[in-house]
Amino acid sequence: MAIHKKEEFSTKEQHLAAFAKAISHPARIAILSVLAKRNQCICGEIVEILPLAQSTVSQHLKELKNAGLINGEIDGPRTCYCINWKAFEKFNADFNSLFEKLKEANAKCC
Amino acid sequence: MAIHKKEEFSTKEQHLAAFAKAISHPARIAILSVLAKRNQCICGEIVEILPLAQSTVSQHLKELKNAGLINGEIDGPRTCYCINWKAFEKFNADFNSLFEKLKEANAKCC
DNA sequence: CACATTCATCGTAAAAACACGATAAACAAA
DNA sequence: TTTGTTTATCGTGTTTTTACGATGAATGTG
Repeated sequence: MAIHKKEEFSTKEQHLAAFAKAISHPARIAILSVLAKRNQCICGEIVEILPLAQSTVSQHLKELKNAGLINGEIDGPRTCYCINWKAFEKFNADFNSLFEKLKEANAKCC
Repeated sequence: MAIHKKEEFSTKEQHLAAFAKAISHPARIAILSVLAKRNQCICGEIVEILPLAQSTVSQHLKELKNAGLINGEIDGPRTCYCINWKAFEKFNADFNSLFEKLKEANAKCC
């Protein structure tokens, strides 16, 4: 890649891409799915469900947290995670504002 | 990575992740945005808009096409692209079915 | 036919993502 | 205090992504 040019795009495009990147791996989808069902969950429980090593799961959790999709709270030796629904709402809104606008007008294609 | 374990997740998780991966780069978001506004567009017009080389844009277009998000039709020496709206609807549906379900119940977090 | 235009593909290089084991840090319990 | 539990981080190796220039293929145009 040499020089990555992500900065040369609009912030809205960058934000949308960053959110999409965060959910662009089945493991992270699975993590979010578990959190959505259980409301909150400690790391260890997720490790038991996923077919991945503890360090790998922890890495995925970190990426989700950095992207703002989940919150983590230290609880003694454990860490409790949950979904940040506001981030999801923002993604949905941005996503629709970019692509849903002209959906009806664009029934026909080239 | 050695062995990638994406196959060990459910097909629904894999499909969602694949769609997200396709839109996980600002350049591809920008391409989709242009296509949404113009309905259809040839490769050369996109190259003029984006701050990327022609070969790079072509590569991004290929990824979007492989993921099923756009259609391409050869028109003489040109290639005309447009958005596959059905794919977007499917993504929206899958996305909501996974994460929107328990949104109300999960107002409080850990 | 010769030449230009348009786009895809190839080869390459640098960067990032992915996955793991090992280790470290923080806390609870004996 | 010593030990065990839980999680994050570090170091490493492999794979994938990103980006470009150069080349090739296909179609027009003079």
